[in-house]
Amino acid sequence: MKKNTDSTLTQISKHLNLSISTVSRAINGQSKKYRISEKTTKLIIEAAKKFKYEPNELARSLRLKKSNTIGVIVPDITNPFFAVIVRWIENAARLNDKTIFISDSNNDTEFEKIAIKAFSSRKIDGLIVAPVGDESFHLSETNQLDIPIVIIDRHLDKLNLPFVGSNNYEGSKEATNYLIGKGHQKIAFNQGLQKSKLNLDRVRGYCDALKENRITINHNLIVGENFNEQSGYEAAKFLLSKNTCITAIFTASNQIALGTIKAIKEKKLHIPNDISLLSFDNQSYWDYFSPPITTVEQQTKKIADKAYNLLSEMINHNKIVGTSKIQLSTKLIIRKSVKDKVRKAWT
Amino acid sequence: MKKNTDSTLTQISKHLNLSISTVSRAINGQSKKYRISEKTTKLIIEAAKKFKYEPNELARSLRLKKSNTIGVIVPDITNPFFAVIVRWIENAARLNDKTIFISDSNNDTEFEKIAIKAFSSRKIDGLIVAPVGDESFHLSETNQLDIPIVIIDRHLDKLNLPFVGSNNYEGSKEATNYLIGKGHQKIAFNQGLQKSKLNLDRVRGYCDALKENRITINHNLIVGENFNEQSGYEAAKFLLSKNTCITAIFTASNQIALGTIKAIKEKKLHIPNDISLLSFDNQSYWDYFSPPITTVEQQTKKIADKAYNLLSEMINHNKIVGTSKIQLSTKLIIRKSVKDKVRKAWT
DNA sequence: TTGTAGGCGTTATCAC
DNA sequence: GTGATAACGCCTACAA
Repeated sequence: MKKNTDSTLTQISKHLNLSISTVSRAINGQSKKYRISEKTTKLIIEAAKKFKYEPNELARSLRLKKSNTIGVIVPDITNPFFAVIVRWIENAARLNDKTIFISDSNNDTEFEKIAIKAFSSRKIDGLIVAPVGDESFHLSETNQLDIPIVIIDRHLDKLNLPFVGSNNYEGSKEATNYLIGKGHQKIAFNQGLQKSKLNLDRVRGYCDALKENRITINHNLIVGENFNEQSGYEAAKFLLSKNTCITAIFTASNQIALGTIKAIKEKKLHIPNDISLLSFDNQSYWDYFSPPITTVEQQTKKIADKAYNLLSEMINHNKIVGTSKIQLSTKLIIRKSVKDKVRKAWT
Repeated sequence: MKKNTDSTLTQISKHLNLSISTVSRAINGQSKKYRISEKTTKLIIEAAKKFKYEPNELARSLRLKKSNTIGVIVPDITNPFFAVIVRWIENAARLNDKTIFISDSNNDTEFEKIAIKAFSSRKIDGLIVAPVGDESFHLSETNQLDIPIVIIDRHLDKLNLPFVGSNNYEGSKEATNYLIGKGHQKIAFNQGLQKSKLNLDRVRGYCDALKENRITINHNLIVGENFNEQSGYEAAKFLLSKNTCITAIFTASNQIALGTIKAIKEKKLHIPNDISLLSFDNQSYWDYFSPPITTVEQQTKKIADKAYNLLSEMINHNKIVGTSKIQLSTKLIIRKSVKDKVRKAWT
């Protein structure tokens, strides 16, 4: 193993008794431009094939100060919401002959920093980050230094970086209004990472919908610490043990919803007869639950495309493209997890 | 933007009127070894901080012929089975100060080739690949050239590369036996990519279990083309439209199971009363289905750890570590999607 | 205790 | 038409 048969330009040039430059030019398709004879060109191409020549991108990037590579960092690749966005970004990049490399920050700002450093020290051309969300200095710093960044999903207020995400406020408000329209008054909100603007927007949408319908906001009904299943489970469990009056739970993410369903099942309650459920993040599996779960869908493809295009412009034209904040609309996908007419609590 | 404030060793050395080597050595913590005075060292470290020096890993890797970087390629990052493995590999790598970069081949061998090239031309130290599975030459080629590879999940028979995965034959057999034990005789198998060894092993396990129980194998009950939801859906739909006698379906992956459930729902059939379901790949969401789905669990963490360790050894000791084929046992997770006692078909 | 010089594999510039 | 040379930023013998 490790025969280190890596062939290089030097190797080929020696073998053919040509200069490195000539070989390089022929291989890069610049034969016409430099008037390299057809014969020589052919010779070089054949030798390259024979030696299985593959340009060393490290050397290339070092010289060119450009790597044709884009980094994507997400907080949890295990969450299909992010996995799908990543997939769309990759699709966009392929059309462009860019390579994308993915990194998972494991919902940890420290790992996020490390990932950024790993990318930036390898001189990727640009970065798309779905930040963990509780800190942001390292992001603006990276951006100022040299590499362009686009933020997705979780907007960071203090940051003046281009952003693409959903209109969480409106999405949350619409969902809450839908619940209210179905007769629900005692609606709990199982939230995500409290400090994050994304979460605050969703909470605000929920609260405003209540207010506008003259329903008193009960802060004991706003629970949860993070966007994951565990937090969703614990918060829901707490909620169900304390509040025998709620008729619906609105959850701030698919993972939180899974945890919430677990807690509901443990309490031997039935959706939607005993309690209604509505969640952010649409997922194909929601269709197959019994009952299918009503959700707020985000436009993942559009988020990915816009983010990629924004980044491309920044890279190509070396300009800031404004510090655009793009907020895409969400869509309520109505299934069967919300009870039609509510009269009294399940007590 | 793009101030290109990248600081380099040269920059720092000029600023301090020192040679590049000295600066390099101090920054790399070799002050003692080279007897650099404390004063100088301090000066250098401070300057590095002030200039926010970050080594250019491209240059470093080029020079060192080592990048402390490992590439992971999976066919579908959207499938939580792979996402979870990736997550475990990352965890293992972090303990080792290795950076891992992920790439998604989109279930397409061409993209897999491109991803491999992207990694190999950037001189990553090693590669963990969950191959698409219908071709393999490019893999052995890459390995022979220079970079060590470990294959996970889908074993490629012709290939003499180290492999870590599950014992699909036994897992499949155990599951089928469980179904038979519950009284099922007409069991359909909704399979994955037909050519892949992984799939063949699962089919073989299913068939052998039937044989050993003197149940005739009906090849019309073996359907499906691929590991994704779409294929699972179509195959199940076809199955249910033709065969009114089957009492159970065994699916070869979580995605296939989702598609199968969709088809079952469309037919207005009920699990497990009308038809039983059992699937490969355990997922947390299976718990929350109604009824919860019985599955064959693979040891994802163990697969990830073993693969990572194997690769590490290959990288460090530059040896082949045998062409080990590690097959880990699976575990049947019994939930409620298999009917307890079957007497007759649902017709 | 520090400096010099060569080279990792490319590409761009200038020369012939 | 082709070649020599410098440079990208870093590390490491070998000098001093």
